[in-house]
Amino acid sequence: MSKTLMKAMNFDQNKKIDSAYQNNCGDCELCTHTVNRRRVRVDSEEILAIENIIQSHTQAEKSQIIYKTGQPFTHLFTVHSGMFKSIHTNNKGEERIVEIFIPGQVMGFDGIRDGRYKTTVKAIHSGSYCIIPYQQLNELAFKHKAIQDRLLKMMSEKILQFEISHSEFNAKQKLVHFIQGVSELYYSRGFSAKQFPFPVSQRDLANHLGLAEETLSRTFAKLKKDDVLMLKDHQITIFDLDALDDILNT
Amino acid sequence: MSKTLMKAMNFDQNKKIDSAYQNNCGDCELCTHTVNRRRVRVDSEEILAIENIIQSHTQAEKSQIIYKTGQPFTHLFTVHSGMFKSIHTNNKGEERIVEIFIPGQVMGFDGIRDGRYKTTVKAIHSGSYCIIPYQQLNELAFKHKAIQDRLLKMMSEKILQFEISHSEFNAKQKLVHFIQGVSELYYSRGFSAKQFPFPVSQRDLANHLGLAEETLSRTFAKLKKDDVLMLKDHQITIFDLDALDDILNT
DNA sequence: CGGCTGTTTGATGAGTGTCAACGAATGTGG
DNA sequence: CCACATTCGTTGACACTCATCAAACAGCCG
Repeated sequence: MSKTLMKAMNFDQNKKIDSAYQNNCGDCELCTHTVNRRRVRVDSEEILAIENIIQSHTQAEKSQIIYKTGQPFTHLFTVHSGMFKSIHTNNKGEERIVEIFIPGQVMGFDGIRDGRYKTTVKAIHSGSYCIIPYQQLNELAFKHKAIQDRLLKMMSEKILQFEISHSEFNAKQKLVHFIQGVSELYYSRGFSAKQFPFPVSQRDLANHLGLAEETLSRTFAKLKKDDVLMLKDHQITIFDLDALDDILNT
Repeated sequence: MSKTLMKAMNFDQNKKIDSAYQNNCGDCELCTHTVNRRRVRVDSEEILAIENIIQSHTQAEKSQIIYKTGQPFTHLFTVHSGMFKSIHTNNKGEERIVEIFIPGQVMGFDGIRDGRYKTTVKAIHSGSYCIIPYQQLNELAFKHKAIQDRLLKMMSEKILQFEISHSEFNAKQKLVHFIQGVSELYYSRGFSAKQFPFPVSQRDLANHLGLAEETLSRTFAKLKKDDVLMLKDHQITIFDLDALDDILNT
């Protein structure tokens, strides 16, 4: 691992990468919901049954593929540490990064519909993830209402996110909206909303946001010049959280 | 109802509006899935239990609101005839048409996550819809695995649709992609893929696609000039289905 | 040190939003 | 059923954002 990335991950003498920006078991989307912008555990004994079927903390190297488009859908995955990306390939062969995942998030929902993954998921940098056999989860959901509800609510949440992100945005707003979303996610899990690791390359981010690499670079430059936020050494620093809202409401 | 709209709805001496482009009970997304581009009934006795909790065929006048942002989430709805639109209002107060629904589709999934609808749904023109009490459906899903699976698969399908629609498109491709989607939906339900009612105003469609009204108008004009498709009297006619793919793959 | 890969900067043009005006279609009230 | 008002769609001129192309620069790796 490079020095800058270590720094990005908040690596120092006291904190190891995996203990800093990681997700504790029981704190992922499966077992928590958002109350007042914070993730809190769902108050249900049954839901802990999930822990028994999860295979925890599998390591992934940079660019390692977790699952591929077309493969039989067998598992859901949660991010334990690091960041992952899901990629959709259209019939022109162009790749589009559909989602970028941080610790605690669940990956693989698009495979449920017909039993095949419809995207490819890769590790952005080295990280770790948990493996959830879907069939077992599905059976648990049929035994425990709380789990069934959690599953349905997670998917409903994802649908809502997509609905909202369809809004009209210019380049600056697209970027700010994305950063704000990640900031909220980190905050909801007890990390700083103003500073967090960001190992995503600008190429990937530009692709995800539907912008040219050059436009994204220029947009970052403007936001830094205006003292709104900064990307340095694979770490985002937000100087002015309120300014983010202002930009989105212009 | 206006004369042109009657025509659009295929209204003549022999066919009533409601019998032409309507959805038969048991043929909506809840009870069918897609096999070879066609909707077929899910082979399961239990799933018919849904019919017992559905309240069928409620009339809706043009612009009638089915549910509103912020209201407690109590029901899902399926379109029986006509078209409906879901609207999301951002914090600038701007309205964005998130989805446009045709007969057989289910509305209201975004309310599951926290018990409140997050969008507003309105009838585009007069139509009819069915009402499904969510709590009862939820309990049925807990009793019958087939129903639980159907629910999860429907939501997975919707997630996939959003993921894919995030692709990079120019104005022409946005329009063609949308029309192709509607065409597929009609086809999958046994109607013509080449000609179907289209009561959506260009203002609404432009809003939905994230285009200016003028750009949409010019795009329709180009597609007509190139003998690809035509919008007339609230009816879409596709001259060349293959051309749609060509446009999307350019 | 040299070769990648990722990022930045500048110049240019295509696509699309905006403004303005008009025409067509639809709805309303007398 | 007609006259008017209103909404909806079309067309042209123009401005602006952003993609594209080209090239240089910076960081990282062997």
